Amino acid sequence: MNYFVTTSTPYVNGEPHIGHALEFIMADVLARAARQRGDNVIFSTGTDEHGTKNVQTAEKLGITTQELVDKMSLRFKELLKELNISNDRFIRTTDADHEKRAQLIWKALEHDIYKAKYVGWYDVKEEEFVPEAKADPERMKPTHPQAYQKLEEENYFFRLSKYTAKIKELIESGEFRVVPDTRRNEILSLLSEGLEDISVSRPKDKLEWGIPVPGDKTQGMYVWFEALMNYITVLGYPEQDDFKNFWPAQVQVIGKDILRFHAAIWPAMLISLGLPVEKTLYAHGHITMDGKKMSKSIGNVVAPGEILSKYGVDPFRYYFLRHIPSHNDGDFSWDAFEASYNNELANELGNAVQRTAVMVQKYQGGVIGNVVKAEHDSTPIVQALDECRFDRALDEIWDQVRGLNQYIDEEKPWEIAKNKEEAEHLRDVLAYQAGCLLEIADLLVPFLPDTAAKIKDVFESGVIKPTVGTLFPKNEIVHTKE
RNA sequence: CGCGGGAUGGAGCAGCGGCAGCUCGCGUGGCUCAUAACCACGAGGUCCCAGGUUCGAGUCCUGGUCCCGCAACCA
Repeated sequence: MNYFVTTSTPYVNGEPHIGHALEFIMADVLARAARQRGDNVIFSTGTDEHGTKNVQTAEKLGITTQELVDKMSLRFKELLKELNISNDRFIRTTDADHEKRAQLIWKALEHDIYKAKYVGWYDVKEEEFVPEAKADPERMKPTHPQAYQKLEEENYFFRLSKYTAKIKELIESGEFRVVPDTRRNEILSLLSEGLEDISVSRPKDKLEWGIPVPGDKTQGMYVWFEALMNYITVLGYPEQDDFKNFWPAQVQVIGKDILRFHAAIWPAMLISLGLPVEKTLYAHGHITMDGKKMSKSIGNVVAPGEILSKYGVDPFRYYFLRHIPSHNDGDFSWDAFEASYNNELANELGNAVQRTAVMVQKYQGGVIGNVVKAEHDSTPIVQALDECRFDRALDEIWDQVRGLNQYIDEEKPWEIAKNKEEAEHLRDVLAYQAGCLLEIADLLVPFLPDTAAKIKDVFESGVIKPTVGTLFPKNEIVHTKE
């Protein structure tokens, strides 16, 4: 089976933060799980790089816009590497190929695009239109010192209104799955109200850093509209085999804040193109920091690198996958992070590996013998993953870790070892322990790839590898808050 | 009445009609293979408030109260 999974493309006007990391990791689990069961996978991510904001930021920094987006795009690429993300593609919306194909898509959408006047409040200082909904009523009064101007400009519009009913139908029939249910309800209620056509271009003088509208030198494509297209330009829409074989995407992973773009505008574009809509849209929640919303202005944004440099990649992946509720917002705090590291990774899993390995070495000279892989029922995990419940999936795996520790306590191999006549029984018990750990390692492959590989390395050959050090050492933790 | 989410033991969550459950933390005991790790047991809850439906309601309905998100950097 062909399996295409994407993340959203972060806008490069800011440094990567743990929210981006969360999204990358979740999509990575889906991709790795699909590969593990033998699917052909394309996992795509990238960066969204056009728009006036980048031009302004670059000006402030005294560099060219190109330099800015190159630099920031690289930062995201580095983060992907640090997080051990297994993406097959990395698309930049400034890639020549994307720009070329975006224009092809525009042309294919032209039957639903028309030119009209856009009238709205214009913020002179910020040089942008302010949507009615977020406009400050005070500033609508002409007497206000920073009053908006009522401006109008010519734009191209996309006939979104035409497709709301169809999208609603696709969601309701389950053909287009929106996960979790709260997000599905949210978008359904939005669709019931009906959506208005949206402006999808800007006059060239206000959007010098963008993709030109084909056949109209005075207009550039609105960034959002064009960025969405990355999901198919990356596959080589319209003529390449990857596109033919891998679209529709199996899962598109996004943040809840951009739900309407991906659950309404993007499907409308696809339908207009005569293409199927993605099978599943999964919207994760946002991360709060000690219960507060992360924001640059409050200054409580945690850089992924802070955590990664102290604990390494798997503890990072573990915390965000298990302790940020997959269907909700979640909180990050150093206390909670350290508790999860110490109790769950070091004490429960790491120690189970350690005590098993040590006993085999002590009592049997390192020889495990006939390792039979344990076979627990994995359907709850498969099901959890299908619903994008990464937290639940790890709960299930940890039930097995706990079960193993219980088993060891009940069997008391150290007691059995005292009686030479029971050597065979001891061998069976220890082999079973090793088997459980190998099964756990298998289950962990999509979540904690390095850890899974290390555990396999210890037990797989039937002889304990003495070279393997402690998993999740506690004494190396540098506990520094802030 | 803009839209949406939420209120359950000290903390974080699950349960969504039938004896209040999980993880952490706390207390007691056990064990000694192990990373001062592991295992067992226990204490701790008027399930936000007020009505209603029902033989029976955290769970459904109505009306409140209080938090949070979306609309400003931002997944």
